[in-house]
Amino acid sequence: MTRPAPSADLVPLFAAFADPTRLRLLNLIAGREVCVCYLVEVLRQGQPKISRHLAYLRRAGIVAARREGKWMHYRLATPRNAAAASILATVLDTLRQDPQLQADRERLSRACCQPTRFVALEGAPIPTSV
Amino acid sequence: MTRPAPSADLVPLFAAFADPTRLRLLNLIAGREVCVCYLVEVLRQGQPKISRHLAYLRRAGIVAARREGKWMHYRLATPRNAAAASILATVLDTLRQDPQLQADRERLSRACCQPTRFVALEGAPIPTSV
DNA sequence: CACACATATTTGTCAAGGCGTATATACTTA
DNA sequence: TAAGTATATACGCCTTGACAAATATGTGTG
Repeated sequence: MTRPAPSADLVPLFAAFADPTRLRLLNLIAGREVCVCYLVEVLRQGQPKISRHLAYLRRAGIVAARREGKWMHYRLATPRNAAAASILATVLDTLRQDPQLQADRERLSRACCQPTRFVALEGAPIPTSV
Repeated sequence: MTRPAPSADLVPLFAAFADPTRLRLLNLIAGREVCVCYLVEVLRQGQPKISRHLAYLRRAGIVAARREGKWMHYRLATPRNAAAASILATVLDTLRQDPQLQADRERLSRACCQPTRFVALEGAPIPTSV
């Protein structure tokens, strides 16, 4: 019954960060609640791949999901471990500086404001700030 | 010839962090140059295992090695990518707060100041601040 | 040169996790 | 209830990396 060290909780967190698709997803989800269909469109990746990585992030306690009819909305979750939460914040801040990830976010903004430009997204719910 | 995004460099960094033994090693190496034999003694793990993880950290550009006679000394290296360097600093700072990792460092200090208490370490070079 | 010591690497085995394809589930609408 | 849409999961395949045990490499010493 030894209590795990705080740093032990960091290992799965770092594993969650160790994939480019997951970093892109975190970057897009940061600060707003986003529907899966937008993530698929913006990253131009197959839907099962996106879902799989979102499930990974959910298991890692970094994101949470909410169902609304047919749509699933993902948002950031605060890790229970304070050290993990702090590192997550640092990482998100770093991602914010990356030009290519900024481009991802702009693409998401365009998808929200002009959804008809993405044929597959007509009628999809608009991401909302959180 | 597209230049990789800064965040792309973060993936191998996070992979390097995603292992408890490597986090313990980084914690011990942080701030001083340490001989492998001390790391083996302090972590009470097999020597090939320690060497393998040190090689992993070296490939990731997080640590550097220097040979001195029979002994190999490891020290921190500064990642080329500025974002990676910044995250590394944050992580090391977080490790510093963990009680169990503090215990590791104390064990290393004891090994250095009273080397005869670790039979296997008689004559080994003392870790030095860097 | 032969031997001992410190460290690194190889070998074989296993589990985790990446991918695309196919299929299942959950919900809405006709 | 049947069909359609959005998302999730299962499957098969492949790569990476963790481990222990054995072995190789590099260095000092007799």
